[in-house]
Amino acid sequence: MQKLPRTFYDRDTIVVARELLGKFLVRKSRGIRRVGKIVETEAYLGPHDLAAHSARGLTERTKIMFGPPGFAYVYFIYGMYFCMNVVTEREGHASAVLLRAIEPVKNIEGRTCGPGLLCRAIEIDRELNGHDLLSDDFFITEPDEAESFSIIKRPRIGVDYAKHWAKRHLRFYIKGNPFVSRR
DNA sequence: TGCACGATGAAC
DNA sequence: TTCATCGTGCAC
Repeated sequence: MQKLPRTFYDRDTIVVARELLGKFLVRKSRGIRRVGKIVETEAYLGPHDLAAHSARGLTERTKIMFGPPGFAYVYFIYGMYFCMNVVTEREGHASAVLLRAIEPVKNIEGRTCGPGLLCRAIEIDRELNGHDLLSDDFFITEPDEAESFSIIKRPRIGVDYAKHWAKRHLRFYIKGNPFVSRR
């Protein structure tokens, strides 16, 4: 199992969002190693992207997005859910990829289709905001066996307020995968 | 210091 | 379509 290197994340955000599909998200907590295959992502391109949190500038909440690539940006939403992103591109670019759904691979209970459910199932919370994804308890790897699949592009979910940015096809998912949150 | 609202999910 | 639930960001 090969842990993705920093250089994987330090690339164009759309490329990272597409290539994260099929990769394994690994989370070790309380002595349990949980693994899920990433099947749905969304790209947030930086401060000029009106749907991105970084469009509001550098704040206490978004400072992780403005940091170096390969770190987790975890935020609290709607008073009850966490969402998990990986920071991409060079420091200061403020771009990230939201993980929207995973397919259970190992030690995962409950539903995982949707960013909030995904975090609940694999035990991601505010403690992991800013966590290095090259660490030993939270990282992403190549899958055991390479798999062939088609990638579907659609508009991102829940960003209708972002004017023309809401229409862009920046959501990606594995065609036909039953764990995708919405088709 | 107050308040509107959100990169959600579930119920109705 | 409505609601639970609360931190963030911005108005005042």
